[in-house]
Amino acid sequence: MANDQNKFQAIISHAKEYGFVFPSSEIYDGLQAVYDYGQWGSELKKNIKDYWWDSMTRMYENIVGIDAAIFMHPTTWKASGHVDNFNDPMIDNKDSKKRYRVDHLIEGFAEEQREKGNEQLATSVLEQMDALLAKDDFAGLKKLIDDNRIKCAVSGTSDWTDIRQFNLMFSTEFGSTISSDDEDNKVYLRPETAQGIFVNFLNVQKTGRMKIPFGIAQIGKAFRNEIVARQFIFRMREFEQMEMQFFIQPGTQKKWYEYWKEERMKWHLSLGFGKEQYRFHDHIKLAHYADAACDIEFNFPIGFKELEGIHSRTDFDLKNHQEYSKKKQQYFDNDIDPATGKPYGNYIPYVVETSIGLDRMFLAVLSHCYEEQDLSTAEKQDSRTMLKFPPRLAPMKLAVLPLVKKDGLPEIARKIMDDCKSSFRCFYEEKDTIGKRYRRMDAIGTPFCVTADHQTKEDNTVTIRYRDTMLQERIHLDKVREIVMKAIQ
RNA sequence: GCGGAAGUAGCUCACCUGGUAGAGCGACAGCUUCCCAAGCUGUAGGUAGCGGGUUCGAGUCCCGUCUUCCGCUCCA
Repeated sequence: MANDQNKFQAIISHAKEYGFVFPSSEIYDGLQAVYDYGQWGSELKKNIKDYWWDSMTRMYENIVGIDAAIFMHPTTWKASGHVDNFNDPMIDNKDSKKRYRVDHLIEGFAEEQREKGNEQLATSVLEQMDALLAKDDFAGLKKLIDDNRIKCAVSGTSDWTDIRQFNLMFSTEFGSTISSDDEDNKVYLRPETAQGIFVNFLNVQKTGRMKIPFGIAQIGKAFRNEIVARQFIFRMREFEQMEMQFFIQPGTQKKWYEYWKEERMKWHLSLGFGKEQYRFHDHIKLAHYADAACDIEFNFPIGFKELEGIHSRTDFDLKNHQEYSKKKQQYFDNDIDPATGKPYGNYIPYVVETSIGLDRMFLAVLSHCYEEQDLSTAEKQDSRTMLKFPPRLAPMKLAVLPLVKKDGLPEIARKIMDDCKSSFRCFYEEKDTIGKRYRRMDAIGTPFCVTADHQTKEDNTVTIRYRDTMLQERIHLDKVREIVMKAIQ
Protein backbone atom coordinates (compact mmCIF):
# COMPACT_ATOMS: atom_id res chain seq x y z
CA MET A 1 0.00 0.00 0.00
CA ALA A 2 2.78 2.37 0.92
CA ASN A 3 4.46 1.55 -2.35
CA ASP A 4 1.28 2.18 -4.29
CA GLN A 5 0.90 5.53 -2.62
CA ASN A 6 4.45 6.38 -3.66
CA LYS A 7 3.69 5.19 -7.14
CA PHE A 8 0.66 7.48 -7.29
CA GLN A 9 2.83 10.42 -6.21
CA ALA A 10 5.42 9.48 -8.80
CA ILE A 11 2.76 9.38 -11.51
CA ILE A 12 1.43 12.80 -10.53
CA SER A 13 4.97 14.22 -10.64
CA HIS A 14 5.69 12.58 -13.95
CA ALA A 15 2.41 13.90 -15.36
CA LYS A 16 3.42 17.42 -14.47
CA GLU A 17 7.06 17.17 -15.40
CA TYR A 18 6.40 15.80 -18.86
CA GLY A 19 3.51 18.03 -19.85
CA PHE A 20 0.51 15.79 -19.25
CA VAL A 21 -1.39 17.45 -16.40
CA PHE A 22 -0.87 20.79 -14.65
CA PRO A 23 -2.77 22.25 -11.70
CA SER A 24 -5.15 24.90 -13.02
CA SER A 25 -3.88 28.50 -12.88
CA GLU A 26 -0.84 27.28 -11.03
CA ILE A 27 0.90 30.67 -10.95
CA TYR A 28 -1.92 31.81 -8.66
CA ASP A 29 -1.46 28.77 -6.40
CA GLY A 30 -3.89 26.65 -8.34
CA LEU A 31 -7.59 26.08 -7.96
CA GLN A 32 -8.73 23.20 -5.84
CA ALA A 33 -9.62 20.09 -7.79
CA VAL A 34 -9.26 21.76 -11.18
CA TYR A 35 -6.55 20.66 -13.59
CA ASP A 36 -5.33 21.54 -17.06
CA TYR A 37 -4.12 19.08 -19.65
CA GLY A 38 -0.75 19.95 -21.15
CA GLN A 39 0.80 19.36 -24.55
CA TRP A 40 0.99 15.57 -24.32
CA GLY A 41 -1.93 15.14 -21.93
CA SER A 42 -4.33 16.79 -24.32
CA GLU A 43 -3.16 14.46 -27.11
CA LEU A 44 -3.61 11.41 -24.92
CA LYS A 45 -7.02 12.58 -23.81
CA LYS A 46 -8.09 13.22 -27.36
CA ASN A 47 -6.95 9.77 -28.43
CA ILE A 48 -8.93 8.13 -25.63
CA LYS A 49 -11.95 10.19 -26.62
CA ASP A 50 -11.63 9.22 -30.28
CA TYR A 51 -11.20 5.58 -29.43
CA TRP A 52 -14.41 5.61 -27.40
CA TRP A 53 -16.37 7.70 -29.89
CA ASP A 54 -15.34 5.62 -32.85
CA SER A 55 -16.12 2.34 -31.16
CA MET A 56 -19.54 3.62 -30.08
CA THR A 57 -20.71 5.31 -33.24
CA ARG A 58 -19.01 3.09 -35.81
CA MET A 59 -19.13 -0.35 -34.32
CA TYR A 60 -22.79 -0.11 -33.37
CA GLU A 61 -24.96 0.87 -36.31
CA ASN A 62 -27.83 1.90 -34.06
CA ILE A 63 -25.86 4.45 -32.04
CA VAL A 64 -25.46 8.07 -33.08
CA GLY A 65 -23.68 10.92 -31.35
CA ILE A 66 -24.73 14.41 -30.33
CA ASP A 67 -23.06 17.40 -28.72
CA ALA A 68 -25.49 19.23 -26.43
CA ALA A 69 -24.89 22.58 -24.74
CA ILE A 70 -23.63 22.82 -21.18
CA PHE A 71 -26.36 25.34 -20.34
CA MET A 72 -29.83 23.88 -20.21
CA HIS A 73 -33.23 25.21 -19.32
CA PRO A 74 -33.46 25.38 -15.50
CA THR A 75 -36.51 23.16 -15.44
CA THR A 76 -34.36 20.34 -16.78
CA TRP A 77 -32.78 20.00 -13.36
CA LYS A 78 -36.11 20.04 -11.59
CA ALA A 79 -37.29 17.20 -13.80
CA SER A 80 -34.08 15.24 -13.33
CA GLY A 81 -34.30 15.51 -9.55
CA HIS A 82 -31.02 17.39 -9.20
CA VAL A 83 -32.52 20.57 -7.75
CA ASP A 84 -34.35 18.73 -4.99
CA ASN A 85 -31.60 16.31 -4.21
CA PHE A 86 -28.68 18.70 -4.05
CA ASN A 87 -29.90 21.84 -2.43
CA ASP A 88 -30.05 20.80 1.17
CA PRO A 89 -28.85 23.15 3.88
CA MET A 90 -26.56 21.27 6.26
CA ILE A 91 -25.24 21.84 9.75
CA ASP A 92 -22.37 20.21 11.65
CA ASN A 93 -22.14 19.43 15.33
CA LYS A 94 -18.72 20.62 16.45
CA ASP A 95 -18.33 17.93 19.11
CA SER A 96 -19.41 14.80 17.27
CA LYS A 97 -18.36 16.15 13.85
CA LYS A 98 -21.61 14.72 12.58
CA ARG A 99 -23.32 16.51 9.74
CA TYR A 100 -27.06 16.79 9.49
CA ARG A 101 -29.52 17.97 6.94
CA VAL A 102 -31.16 20.88 8.73
CA ASP A 103 -34.71 19.79 7.90
CA HIS A 104 -34.02 16.26 9.17
CA LEU A 105 -32.57 17.60 12.40
CA ILE A 106 -35.53 19.84 13.11
CA GLU A 107 -38.08 17.24 12.07
CA GLY A 108 -36.41 14.76 14.41
CA PHE A 109 -36.72 17.25 17.23
CA ALA A 110 -40.39 17.87 16.45
CA GLU A 111 -41.01 14.13 16.42
CA GLU A 112 -39.47 13.81 19.89
CA GLN A 113 -41.60 16.61 21.24
CA ARG A 114 -44.69 15.05 19.77
CA GLU A 115 -43.90 11.77 21.55
CA LYS A 116 -43.54 13.68 24.78
CA GLY A 117 -46.97 15.18 24.21
CA ASN A 118 -45.72 18.65 23.28
CA GLU A 119 -47.86 18.67 20.21
CA GLN A 120 -48.11 22.43 20.07
CA LEU A 121 -44.37 23.02 20.18
CA ALA A 122 -43.78 20.40 17.50
CA THR A 123 -46.25 21.96 15.12
CA SER A 124 -44.97 25.45 15.75
CA VAL A 125 -41.35 24.47 15.15
CA LEU A 126 -42.22 22.73 11.91
CA GLU A 127 -44.22 25.71 10.70
CA GLN A 128 -41.37 28.07 11.48
CA MET A 129 -38.94 25.76 9.74
CA ASP A 130 -40.99 25.60 6.56
CA ALA A 131 -41.27 29.38 6.46
CA LEU A 132 -37.55 29.84 6.99
CA LEU A 133 -36.60 27.15 4.47
CA ALA A 134 -38.79 28.79 1.87
CA LYS A 135 -36.89 32.05 2.37
CA ASP A 136 -33.49 30.32 2.57
CA ASP A 137 -33.07 32.14 5.88
CA PHE A 138 -30.14 30.22 7.33
CA ALA A 139 -29.55 32.60 10.22
CA GLY A 140 -33.20 32.17 11.18
CA LEU A 141 -32.91 28.41 11.01
CA LYS A 142 -29.80 28.49 13.17
CA LYS A 143 -31.67 30.62 15.69
CA LEU A 144 -34.55 28.15 15.66
CA ILE A 145 -32.13 25.32 16.45
CA ASP A 146 -30.41 27.35 19.18
CA ASP A 147 -33.64 28.61 20.73
CA ASN A 148 -34.99 25.09 21.09
CA ARG A 149 -31.62 23.75 22.23
CA ILE A 150 -31.81 21.00 19.67
CA LYS A 151 -29.11 18.48 20.45
CA CYS A 152 -26.95 16.17 18.44
CA ALA A 153 -27.97 12.54 18.95
CA VAL A 154 -24.36 11.44 19.05
CA SER A 155 -22.64 13.99 21.24
CA GLY A 156 -25.73 15.26 23.08
CA THR A 157 -24.48 18.83 22.78
CA SER A 158 -25.86 21.89 21.04
CA ASP A 159 -22.58 23.23 19.76
CA TRP A 160 -23.38 23.83 16.10
CA THR A 161 -21.57 25.35 13.16
CA ASP A 162 -23.33 27.86 10.96
CA ILE A 163 -25.75 26.46 8.43
CA ARG A 164 -24.28 26.02 5.02
CA GLN A 165 -25.80 25.13 1.76
CA PHE A 166 -24.13 22.32 -0.05
CA ASN A 167 -25.26 22.66 -3.59
CA LEU A 168 -23.51 20.29 -5.89
CA MET A 169 -24.55 22.26 -8.94
CA PHE A 170 -22.71 25.38 -10.06
CA SER A 171 -24.98 28.20 -11.05
CA THR A 172 -24.64 31.47 -12.88
CA GLU A 173 -26.89 34.22 -14.21
CA PHE A 174 -28.41 34.17 -17.62
CA GLY A 175 -29.73 37.07 -19.65
CA SER A 176 -28.86 40.70 -20.02
CA THR A 177 -30.28 41.95 -16.75
CA ILE A 178 -28.19 40.47 -14.01
CA SER A 179 -29.82 40.18 -10.66
CA SER A 180 -28.55 37.49 -8.39
CA ASP A 181 -31.80 37.36 -6.42
CA ASP A 182 -33.86 36.57 -9.41
CA GLU A 183 -34.40 32.83 -9.54
CA ASP A 184 -35.71 33.12 -13.06
CA ASN A 185 -32.30 34.14 -14.34
CA LYS A 186 -30.47 31.31 -12.64
CA VAL A 187 -28.98 28.65 -14.86
CA TYR A 188 -26.84 25.71 -13.84
CA LEU A 189 -23.74 24.25 -15.32
CA ARG A 190 -24.87 20.72 -16.06
CA PRO A 191 -23.91 18.22 -13.35
CA GLU A 192 -24.23 15.37 -15.83
CA THR A 193 -24.34 15.18 -19.59
CA ALA A 194 -27.18 12.65 -19.70
CA GLN A 195 -29.98 15.22 -19.62
CA GLY A 196 -28.76 16.77 -22.87
CA ILE A 197 -29.46 13.41 -24.47
CA PHE A 198 -32.86 12.93 -22.85
CA VAL A 199 -34.22 16.30 -23.92
CA ASN A 200 -33.08 15.56 -27.47
CA PHE A 201 -34.43 12.05 -27.51
CA LEU A 202 -37.28 12.78 -29.90
CA ASN A 203 -35.27 15.16 -32.08
CA VAL A 204 -32.72 12.46 -32.75
CA GLN A 205 -35.25 9.65 -33.00
CA LYS A 206 -37.37 11.49 -35.55
CA THR A 207 -34.67 13.17 -37.66
CA GLY A 208 -32.41 10.14 -37.58
CA ARG A 209 -35.36 7.78 -38.16
CA MET A 210 -34.03 5.72 -35.28
CA LYS A 211 -35.81 2.53 -34.28
CA ILE A 212 -35.80 1.16 -30.79
CA PRO A 213 -33.47 -0.19 -29.58
CA PHE A 214 -31.03 2.62 -30.34
CA GLY A 215 -28.45 4.68 -28.53
CA ILE A 216 -27.29 8.30 -28.34
CA ALA A 217 -23.67 8.93 -27.41
CA GLN A 218 -22.13 12.12 -26.12
CA ILE A 219 -18.80 13.40 -24.85
CA GLY A 220 -18.81 16.58 -22.84
CA LYS A 221 -17.97 18.53 -19.75
CA ALA A 222 -19.97 18.36 -16.56
CA PHE A 223 -19.55 20.27 -13.32
CA ARG A 224 -20.05 19.31 -9.70
CA ASN A 225 -19.25 21.43 -6.72
CA GLU A 226 -17.79 18.58 -4.69
CA ILE A 227 -17.51 19.14 -0.97
CA VAL A 228 -14.35 17.14 -0.86
CA ALA A 229 -12.54 16.87 -4.13
CA ARG A 230 -9.17 15.24 -4.01
CA GLN A 231 -7.01 12.50 -5.47
CA PHE A 232 -5.63 14.34 -8.46
CA ILE A 233 -7.83 14.10 -11.55
CA PHE A 234 -9.89 11.27 -10.06
CA ARG A 235 -12.48 13.63 -8.62
CA MET A 236 -12.56 17.06 -10.23
CA ARG A 237 -15.03 19.91 -10.14
CA GLU A 238 -14.92 20.23 -13.91
CA PHE A 239 -14.73 16.90 -15.65
CA GLU A 240 -15.58 15.19 -18.87
CA GLN A 241 -17.99 12.34 -19.38
CA MET A 242 -18.34 9.92 -22.25
CA GLU A 243 -21.75 8.41 -22.12
CA MET A 244 -24.33 6.60 -24.13
CA GLN A 245 -28.02 6.32 -23.38
CA PHE A 246 -29.60 3.27 -24.92
CA PHE A 247 -33.35 3.46 -25.47
CA ILE A 248 -35.26 0.20 -25.20
CA GLN A 249 -38.67 -1.37 -24.77
CA PRO A 250 -39.94 -1.39 -21.20
CA GLY A 251 -39.48 -4.82 -19.74
CA THR A 252 -36.29 -5.56 -21.66
CA GLN A 253 -34.05 -3.54 -19.37
CA LYS A 254 -32.60 -6.57 -17.61
CA LYS A 255 -31.45 -8.08 -20.89
CA TRP A 256 -29.90 -4.82 -22.17
CA TYR A 257 -28.30 -4.01 -18.85
CA GLU A 258 -26.49 -7.36 -18.98
CA TYR A 259 -25.66 -6.80 -22.65
CA TRP A 260 -24.02 -3.44 -22.01
CA LYS A 261 -22.14 -4.68 -18.97
CA GLU A 262 -20.54 -7.24 -21.21
CA GLU A 263 -19.94 -4.91 -24.16
CA ARG A 264 -18.36 -2.23 -22.04
CA MET A 265 -16.07 -4.69 -20.32
CA LYS A 266 -14.99 -5.96 -23.74
CA TRP A 267 -14.10 -2.41 -24.74
CA HIS A 268 -11.90 -1.98 -21.70
CA LEU A 269 -10.23 -5.33 -22.22
CA SER A 270 -9.46 -4.43 -25.83
CA LEU A 271 -6.79 -2.06 -24.54
CA GLY A 272 -4.87 -5.07 -23.31
CA PHE A 273 -4.26 -4.00 -19.73
CA GLY A 274 -5.35 -7.39 -18.44
CA LYS A 275 -8.57 -8.78 -17.06
CA GLU A 276 -7.38 -8.70 -13.47
CA GLN A 277 -7.28 -4.89 -13.57
CA TYR A 278 -11.07 -4.64 -13.74
CA ARG A 279 -14.01 -5.78 -11.71
CA PHE A 280 -17.73 -5.16 -11.46
CA HIS A 281 -19.21 -3.60 -8.39
CA ASP A 282 -22.97 -3.87 -8.04
CA HIS A 283 -24.77 -1.04 -6.32
CA ILE A 284 -26.82 -2.08 -3.35
CA LYS A 285 -28.21 1.36 -2.64
CA LEU A 286 -29.66 2.64 -5.89
CA ALA A 287 -29.91 6.22 -7.07
CA HIS A 288 -33.33 7.80 -7.33
CA TYR A 289 -33.57 7.03 -11.04
CA ALA A 290 -32.23 3.49 -11.29
CA ASP A 291 -33.57 -0.04 -10.98
CA ALA A 292 -30.17 -1.67 -11.40
CA ALA A 293 -26.69 -0.22 -11.38
CA CYS A 294 -23.09 -1.31 -11.31
CA ASP A 295 -19.65 0.14 -11.76
CA ILE A 296 -16.71 -1.12 -13.69
CA GLU A 297 -13.88 -0.54 -11.28
CA PHE A 298 -10.26 -0.24 -12.28
CA ASN A 299 -7.23 -1.11 -10.25
CA PHE A 300 -5.82 2.39 -9.76
CA PRO A 301 -2.71 2.91 -7.61
CA ILE A 302 -5.15 4.16 -4.96
CA GLY A 303 -7.08 0.88 -5.16
CA PHE A 304 -10.05 -0.37 -7.13
CA LYS A 305 -12.21 2.66 -7.92
CA GLU A 306 -15.12 3.47 -10.16
CA LEU A 307 -14.18 4.04 -13.77
CA GLU A 308 -17.49 3.56 -15.54
CA GLY A 309 -21.10 3.27 -14.43
CA ILE A 310 -23.76 1.17 -16.09
CA HIS A 311 -27.24 2.08 -14.94
CA SER A 312 -30.68 0.90 -15.80
CA ARG A 313 -32.46 4.25 -15.53
CA THR A 314 -35.96 2.99 -16.33
CA ASP A 315 -38.22 5.67 -17.81
CA PHE A 316 -37.52 8.00 -14.88
CA ASP A 317 -35.95 10.79 -16.92
CA LEU A 318 -38.17 10.76 -20.00
CA LYS A 319 -41.30 10.43 -17.88
CA ASN A 320 -40.32 13.41 -15.77
CA HIS A 321 -39.42 15.49 -18.81
CA GLN A 322 -42.81 14.65 -20.24
CA GLU A 323 -44.48 15.77 -17.04
CA TYR A 324 -42.53 19.01 -16.63
CA SER A 325 -42.51 20.01 -20.30
CA LYS A 326 -46.03 18.80 -21.08
CA LYS A 327 -44.57 17.34 -24.28
CA LYS A 328 -45.11 13.69 -25.00
CA GLN A 329 -41.85 11.75 -24.87
CA GLN A 330 -43.15 8.56 -26.33
CA TYR A 331 -42.19 6.34 -29.19
CA PHE A 332 -44.50 4.45 -31.54
CA ASP A 333 -43.24 0.92 -31.95
CA ASN A 334 -44.43 -0.75 -35.15
CA ASP A 335 -42.84 -4.09 -34.33
CA ILE A 336 -45.31 -6.88 -33.78
CA ASP A 337 -45.75 -8.09 -30.24
CA PRO A 338 -45.85 -11.90 -30.54
CA ALA A 339 -48.16 -12.06 -27.53
CA THR A 340 -50.93 -10.07 -29.18
CA GLY A 341 -50.06 -10.20 -32.86
CA LYS A 342 -50.35 -6.41 -32.93
CA PRO A 343 -47.74 -3.60 -32.89
CA TYR A 344 -46.34 -2.69 -29.51
CA GLY A 345 -47.67 0.83 -30.01
CA ASN A 346 -46.85 3.91 -27.96
CA TYR A 347 -44.65 3.85 -24.92
CA ILE A 348 -42.03 5.86 -23.09
CA PRO A 349 -38.81 3.95 -23.64
CA TYR A 350 -36.66 2.63 -20.84
CA VAL A 351 -33.01 3.59 -20.77
CA VAL A 352 -29.78 1.77 -20.05
CA GLU A 353 -26.90 4.14 -19.56
CA THR A 354 -23.17 3.61 -19.86
CA SER A 355 -21.21 6.50 -18.47
CA ILE A 356 -17.44 6.68 -18.25
CA GLY A 357 -15.35 9.44 -16.76
CA LEU A 358 -12.89 10.54 -19.43
CA ASP A 359 -10.50 11.95 -16.85
CA ARG A 360 -10.66 8.74 -14.88
CA MET A 361 -10.00 6.78 -18.03
CA PHE A 362 -7.01 9.04 -18.64
CA LEU A 363 -5.77 8.34 -15.13
CA ALA A 364 -6.32 4.60 -15.60
CA VAL A 365 -4.29 4.62 -18.81
CA LEU A 366 -1.57 6.82 -17.37
CA SER A 367 -1.17 4.92 -14.13
CA HIS A 368 -1.32 1.50 -15.72
CA CYS A 369 1.23 2.41 -18.38
CA TYR A 370 3.66 4.09 -16.01
CA GLU A 371 6.67 1.92 -15.38
CA GLU A 372 10.04 2.44 -13.78
CA GLN A 373 12.59 -0.07 -14.99
CA ASP A 374 15.90 -0.94 -13.43
CA LEU A 375 18.34 -1.58 -16.26
CA SER A 376 21.46 -1.78 -14.14
CA THR A 377 24.27 -4.09 -15.10
CA ALA A 378 27.32 -5.13 -13.12
CA GLU A 379 29.28 -2.24 -14.63
CA LYS A 380 26.75 0.51 -14.51
CA GLN A 381 23.61 1.66 -12.76
CA ASP A 382 20.81 2.49 -15.11
CA SER A 383 17.07 2.97 -15.05
CA ARG A 384 14.34 4.36 -17.20
CA THR A 385 10.80 5.63 -16.74
CA MET A 386 8.43 4.87 -19.51
CA LEU A 387 4.78 5.13 -20.38
CA LYS A 388 3.93 1.99 -22.26
CA PHE A 389 0.80 3.36 -23.91
CA PRO A 390 -0.99 1.27 -26.48
CA PRO A 391 0.28 2.84 -29.76
CA ARG A 392 -3.20 4.05 -30.75
CA LEU A 393 -3.42 6.09 -27.54
CA ALA A 394 0.15 7.39 -27.44
CA PRO A 395 0.37 11.21 -27.76
CA MET A 396 3.37 10.88 -30.08
CA LYS A 397 3.53 7.95 -32.43
CA LEU A 398 6.98 8.22 -33.91
CA ALA A 399 10.25 9.98 -33.19
CA VAL A 400 12.56 10.60 -36.13
CA LEU A 401 16.18 10.97 -35.11
CA PRO A 402 19.33 11.50 -37.12
CA LEU A 403 22.14 9.61 -35.40
CA VAL A 404 24.31 12.70 -35.63
CA LYS A 405 23.51 16.18 -36.77
CA LYS A 406 25.81 16.30 -39.74
CA ASP A 407 26.84 14.25 -42.79
CA GLY A 408 23.43 14.81 -44.34
CA LEU A 409 21.61 12.69 -41.75
CA PRO A 410 19.26 15.48 -40.59
CA GLU A 411 18.16 15.92 -44.18
CA ILE A 412 17.25 12.25 -44.47
CA ALA A 413 15.39 12.38 -41.16
CA ARG A 414 13.47 15.45 -42.32
CA LYS A 415 12.35 13.55 -45.39
CA ILE A 416 10.96 10.77 -43.18
CA MET A 417 9.16 13.43 -41.13
CA ASP A 418 7.59 14.89 -44.25
CA ASP A 419 6.46 11.48 -45.36
CA CYS A 420 4.79 10.68 -42.02
CA LYS A 421 3.58 13.85 -40.39
CA SER A 422 0.34 14.11 -42.31
CA SER A 423 -0.61 10.60 -41.19
CA PHE A 424 0.21 10.74 -37.48
CA ARG A 425 1.98 12.78 -34.84
CA CYS A 426 5.78 12.70 -35.21
CA PHE A 427 8.62 14.25 -33.26
CA TYR A 428 11.96 15.33 -34.67
CA GLU A 429 15.03 15.73 -32.49
CA GLU A 430 18.75 15.97 -33.13
CA LYS A 431 20.05 17.27 -29.82
CA ASP A 432 21.97 15.10 -27.34
CA THR A 433 23.15 11.53 -27.63
CA ILE A 434 20.92 8.98 -29.27
CA GLY A 435 20.44 7.10 -26.00
CA LYS A 436 19.23 10.18 -24.22
CA ARG A 437 16.78 10.93 -26.99
CA TYR A 438 15.40 7.39 -26.82
CA ARG A 439 14.87 7.73 -23.08
CA ARG A 440 13.11 11.06 -23.47
CA MET A 441 10.70 9.42 -25.87
CA ASP A 442 10.13 6.59 -23.37
CA ALA A 443 9.13 9.16 -20.79
CA ILE A 444 6.27 10.50 -22.92
CA GLY A 445 5.35 7.07 -24.23
CA THR A 446 6.37 7.25 -27.89
CA PRO A 447 6.19 3.65 -29.12
CA PHE A 448 8.57 3.94 -32.10
CA CYS A 449 11.83 5.73 -32.85
CA VAL A 450 13.55 5.55 -36.19
CA THR A 451 17.16 6.57 -36.54
CA ALA A 452 18.89 7.55 -39.75
CA ASP A 453 22.57 6.60 -39.68
CA HIS A 454 25.47 6.42 -42.11
CA GLN A 455 24.27 3.16 -43.58
CA THR A 456 21.02 4.88 -44.50
CA LYS A 457 22.90 6.88 -47.12
CA GLU A 458 24.07 3.68 -48.77
CA ASP A 459 21.01 1.42 -48.74
CA ASN A 460 18.05 3.55 -47.61
CA THR A 461 17.49 1.53 -44.45
CA VAL A 462 16.93 2.94 -40.96
CA THR A 463 16.78 1.35 -37.55
CA ILE A 464 13.43 1.23 -35.80
CA ARG A 465 13.61 0.98 -32.03
CA TYR A 466 10.70 -0.37 -30.02
CA ARG A 467 9.88 1.34 -26.76
CA ASP A 468 8.78 -1.69 -24.78
CA THR A 469 11.62 -4.04 -25.65
CA MET A 470 14.30 -1.47 -26.53
CA LEU A 471 15.14 -3.77 -29.43
CA GLN A 472 16.05 -2.46 -32.86
CA GLU A 473 15.48 -3.67 -36.36
CA ARG A 474 16.74 -2.44 -39.66
CA ILE A 475 14.00 -1.64 -42.12
CA HIS A 476 13.66 0.12 -45.43
CA LEU A 477 12.82 3.82 -45.32
CA ASP A 478 9.60 3.26 -47.23
CA LYS A 479 8.28 0.87 -44.59
CA VAL A 480 8.33 3.33 -41.68
CA ARG A 481 4.97 4.91 -42.29
CA GLU A 482 3.29 1.61 -42.95
CA ILE A 483 4.60 -0.05 -39.77
CA VAL A 484 3.41 2.80 -37.56
CA MET A 485 0.06 3.03 -39.32
CA LYS A 486 -0.51 -0.66 -38.78
CA ALA A 487 0.24 -0.37 -35.07
CA ILE A 488 -2.12 2.54 -34.43
CA GLN A 489 -5.10 1.19 -36.30
C1' G B 1 -15.91 20.28 6.71
C1' C B 2 -12.57 18.37 11.01
C1' G B 3 -7.52 16.78 12.65
C1' G B 4 -2.21 16.25 11.25
C1' A B 5 2.07 17.46 7.96
C1' A B 6 4.28 20.31 4.22
C1' G B 7 5.19 24.59 0.65
C1' U B 8 13.07 27.36 -1.03
C1' A B 9 15.42 27.09 -9.10
C1' G B 10 11.58 22.77 -14.00
C1' C B 11 12.63 18.25 -10.38
C1' U B 12 14.92 16.22 -5.60
C1' C B 13 16.68 18.68 -1.61
C1' A B 14 20.39 21.73 1.72
C1' C B 15 20.96 26.47 4.61
C1' C B 16 22.58 23.81 12.32
C1' U B 17 20.58 28.02 17.83
C1' G B 18 17.34 34.66 12.93
C1' G B 19 22.64 38.15 9.72
C1' U B 20 19.93 39.78 2.85
C1' A B 21 20.09 31.82 -0.86
C1' G B 22 23.39 26.75 -2.49
C1' A B 23 24.05 21.58 -4.71
C1' G B 24 22.79 17.54 -7.88
C1' C B 25 19.76 16.39 -11.82
C1' G B 26 17.13 18.88 -15.71
C1' A B 27 16.78 22.91 -19.56
C1' C B 28 19.23 25.99 -23.28
C1' A B 29 23.78 27.17 -26.56
C1' G B 30 28.38 25.15 -28.19
C1' C B 31 32.16 21.08 -28.43
C1' U B 32 32.26 15.74 -29.06
C1' U B 33 29.72 12.23 -33.90
C1' C B 34 29.28 8.34 -30.06
C1' C B 35 22.84 3.29 -31.25
C1' C B 36 20.22 3.32 -25.28
C1' A B 37 20.35 8.59 -19.50
C1' A B 38 24.45 11.00 -15.78
C1' G B 39 32.03 13.37 -21.17
C1' C B 40 33.75 18.84 -21.78
C1' U B 41 32.69 24.44 -21.92
C1' G B 42 29.29 28.16 -21.21
C1' U B 43 24.29 30.39 -20.13
C1' A B 44 19.64 31.14 -18.10
C1' G B 45 16.52 30.36 -13.89
C1' G B 46 14.66 31.75 -7.07
C1' U B 47 13.30 38.35 -3.66
C1' A B 48 12.14 31.27 -0.07
C1' G B 49 3.39 30.06 -1.81
C1' C B 50 0.99 34.84 -0.56
C1' G B 51 -0.13 38.79 3.23
C1' G B 52 0.85 40.77 7.94
C1' G B 53 3.55 40.97 12.69
C1' U B 54 7.97 40.68 16.14
C1' U B 55 13.17 42.41 15.32
C1' C B 56 18.46 46.84 13.79
C1' G B 57 17.80 42.50 10.58
C1' A B 58 13.43 36.59 8.92
C1' G B 59 13.63 31.44 4.28
C1' U B 60 14.65 30.75 9.59
C1' C B 61 10.09 33.06 15.19
C1' C B 62 4.45 34.36 15.53
C1' C B 63 -0.55 35.11 13.15
C1' G B 64 -3.65 34.86 8.92
C1' U B 65 -4.50 33.00 4.07
C1' C B 66 -3.95 29.82 -0.33
C1' U B 67 -2.38 25.18 -2.21
C1' U B 68 -0.82 20.10 -1.75
C1' C B 69 -0.38 15.43 0.89
C1' C B 70 -2.15 11.87 4.94
C1' G B 71 -6.37 10.28 8.19
C1' C B 72 -11.67 10.98 9.20
C1' U B 73 -16.27 12.57 7.06
C1' C B 74 -19.07 13.07 2.48
C1' C B 75 -19.94 11.34 -2.48
C1' A B 76 -27.82 11.53 -5.68
